Order: sequence, then C-alpha cells, then structure tokens
Amino acid sequence: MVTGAAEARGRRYDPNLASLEPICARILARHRATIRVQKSHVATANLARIIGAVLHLSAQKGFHQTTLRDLAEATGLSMGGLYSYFENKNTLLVMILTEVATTAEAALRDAPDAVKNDSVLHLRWLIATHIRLTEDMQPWFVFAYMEAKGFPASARRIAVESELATEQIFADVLARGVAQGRFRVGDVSLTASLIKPLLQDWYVKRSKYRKRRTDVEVYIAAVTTFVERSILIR
Amino acid sequence: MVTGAAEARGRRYDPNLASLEPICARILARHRATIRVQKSHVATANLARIIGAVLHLSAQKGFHQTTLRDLAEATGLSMGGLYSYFENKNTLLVMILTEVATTAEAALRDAPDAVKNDSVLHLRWLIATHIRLTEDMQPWFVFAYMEAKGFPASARRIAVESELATEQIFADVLARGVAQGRFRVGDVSLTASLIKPLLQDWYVKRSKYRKRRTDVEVYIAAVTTFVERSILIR
DNA sequence: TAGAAAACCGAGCGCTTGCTCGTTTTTCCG
DNA sequence: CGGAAAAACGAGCAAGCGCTCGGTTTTCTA
Repeated sequence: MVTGAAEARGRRYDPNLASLEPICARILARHRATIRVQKSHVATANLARIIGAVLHLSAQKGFHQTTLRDLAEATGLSMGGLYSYFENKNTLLVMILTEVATTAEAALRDAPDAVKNDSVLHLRWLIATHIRLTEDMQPWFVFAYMEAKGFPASARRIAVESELATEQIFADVLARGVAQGRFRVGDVSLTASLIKPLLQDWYVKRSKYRKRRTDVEVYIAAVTTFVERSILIR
Repeated sequence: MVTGAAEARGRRYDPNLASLEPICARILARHRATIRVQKSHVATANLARIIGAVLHLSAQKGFHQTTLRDLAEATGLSMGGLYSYFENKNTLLVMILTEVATTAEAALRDAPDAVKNDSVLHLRWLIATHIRLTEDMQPWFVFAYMEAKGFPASARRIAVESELATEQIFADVLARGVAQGRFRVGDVSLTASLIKPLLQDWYVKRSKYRKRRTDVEVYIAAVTTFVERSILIR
C-alpha cells in the first residue's frame, strides 16, 4: 500500500511558496501601484503583520466581523497607518484570495518530470502536495474557502475558478491514467470532484484532526490508500 | 455495482422531517416560551417566512451581512413585528442550528431493521439518506456549515457535536462491518472522517453540481461505488 | 545635524446596525 | 357589532462601522 511513496516524497514544492514573508513580498509586488509605503522591507514586514492578523482574526470571528480597529490593535498600526497598505477592506480580501489561487496553481503544476510521466505516481504526488501545501498555508486556504461568499462577484469568481482549476489538474491525471489502463474510473470529472473534498477536509476541519492527533503524513497515506483502492487497476 | 440499491431505496426518512412548515412547527414548540405570538398557525406561518428568508439571504451574503431590515422587507413584517418571534438575532441562528442537528440525527438513526442487520446495506443506506436529506434541506445544512463559526461558543458547539455525532454513526457501522469481515478498514474513525466530506460536498458545492447537471441519484451512486470499492472485501 | 520626505497617527464624519417602545391595526368572541 | 386582547408597526436611540485628513513623529540624506 502506498508503494513508491518515497519517490513522491522526494521533491516537494518550493518552501518559499508557503512562507509568510515571501508571500507578502509577492503581494507587495502585485499591488505596488496602490500601496503607498515606498521602502520594500518596511512594506513587506508590515503587510506580513497585517495579513497575518487578518487571517488570525478572520479564523476566529470571520472577515466581516473583524473590524479595522481590531486590526489596528493586533498589528500595532493606527487606523490611518493601515490605509497606506490597502485602499479599502475589500482589497485585503482580494489580496489574500488571489495569492492563494496563484500559489495553489503554481505548486500543483510543478511536479517533477519523473512523476509526471507516471499517472499513478502523479496522482499520488498531487494528493501529497495539496495536503502539505494546505497544511503549511492552512489559515490562507481556510480564509479563501470560508470568506469567498457574499462578496463582489469578482472576488467570488477568483475562488471558484481556482477551485475548478485544481479540480481540472486532478481530472487530467485521472484521464491520463484511464487512457494508460492504470485507473478504472466511471466519470472522470465526477471522480475528481470526489477527491477534492478529501483534500479540503484537512484544512477545513484542521482543529478536529489536531484534537485527534492525526499526523499530516498519516492523513496523506489514508487519503492515498482510500483513493487508490477505489480507482487503481490491480 | 451498487447491488441492493433497491432495498436501500425502499424506505426513506419521514418527509415531514425535511419540509419547511413542519420544521417550523417544531421550532415553535421548542421556543414556545420566548415567542410572543400565541396562535400556533400564525406563529408557524410567520416563522416559516422568517426562517425561509434568513436561509435565503444568508446563502447570498452570509448571516452577519443580513440585516433585520433586509429580513423585514423579505418577510413583509416590520422591525418590531420580527421581534415577537425571537429575542435577538443570535436566537435565529441557534434555532436553525439546533433544528439541523436534531433532524440529521433523527433521520440517520431511523434505518429500517432489515437494513440495520446488514452492515454493507446499512452503510449504503446511510450514504443515500444523508445525501437525500441534505438535498431536501440544502439551505439549512449550508447555513449550519458556513455560519457556525465566529459565534457564541454555545452555538458553535452545537454544530461541532452534530458533525461528530454523524461521523460516529458512520464509524459504528464501519466497525460492525469490520467485525463481520465485510469491510477492510485500517483506521475506522479516520475512514469515517473521509466519508463525511464526500457527503458534505453535495450540499456545500451544490451550485457546482447543478451547473454540471449532476443528478442526486447519480451522485449517491458515485459516492457509494467510490467508498465500497475502497473498503469492501470481495 | 538640519531639513525634507516618508511613515504613522487618531479624533472625527457620515452612515448602518441591532433593538425598543409607545402607538395603531387586526382579530376574536360575547 | 363593540370592545378587549393579540399582533403588527416604524421612527428613533446608542453603539459601532469603514474611512479621511490635518497634524505629528520617524527616517533618510546632504
């Protein structure tokens, strides 16, 4: 069971992808035009504090219930100071959503060639990478998952399209595996939609698994086994 | 594949469980002490309008973003009129959460005896019943799933405990099936936690499946096949 | 180290929110 | 039909919201 896990474990995604400061440097670059603070290291550091606080507070009471006064207190900045980093509260939401979407896509499309050539290994790699990435960026993914609703259609679309893009990556691998006679799958895209929630459960219900002391790698192994028993041709 | 679906399909849950008016009659009974409107049919009818509107508006913009003025307009009642049916906005949330929790538990514990005796049939029945129930009460379950967070710990506990109760029902059947030599399952409670998100996906991402024209029964069959291939001993 | 530029500050503005309460309308029944 | 009980009404209140802007502090450089 889960043979070849070693190969799949071999190369992970770039760790810079999932660390707060590098992410905020990328956000800064993307929003250079509207962020009024000039010095990059100051801007990056404060963005990290702001977004860290947004993620933390939103996880507790939700984004809408998080006020800018809460945020000021948590970051040590003032009301006015905050507004040098974003033009309005919605911008904050969009910053996070787009960053989650692009990071997820970048990480999942970056499989090593050796893995890409073998659909079984590739699926295994995708499962492991998705779970590890969302483990490292748990607050980000929870935020994108929970707060996307009820917002400017533009923001919602980012989240929905990202979800579909991820699903499509899985569907492609499934289709390839079927063509190669490795997988037995009735409806490829429906099966991909069944795998997705197995991956999402890890970050959406993270506290449940923490309480049960379920390890990430144990969860990865469980999902992998569960999926492979279901679709692998032996 | 999915043989014996006929038996499992034989008896469904009581349809009164999932219809708006009967549910609101139950809510009325539970909150008789605090609801100031005396006549039962008036109270039930208006409760149905109020809660229907809450579910509808919350699905669009979230519970917190739904104002009592929105609610007044949607129901045709006045601000003051609304307050004859609940003491504050949180009560509305608690009403819905508790009703979802008790209904889910009642429906899932109500398997026919013939089904209960066979762990494979029982698991099949649980999957089908869960998906059908959440299909019929989709707005309710989405509400409980999305809005539970960031609220008086009491309300959150209702949701979390309900989730665990459901999971336990599945775990029990899995354990029985393992004991009877019908299922091969490494970790019973971990497997139960993997089945749960497969069921939840149906109502959480309902619009995605609607867009793809995936039928409920097709989804039930897909989940059943997926799970059984994974754990059934052939 | 002086002075300009960059960063930060926070009281205050207009507006919305949950909720109340004195009043009006509707319902019911002798 | 009349009058009391039940139900519904909606303007108004205090509190809290996102956001601004004139002023202060910090940082950099010449």
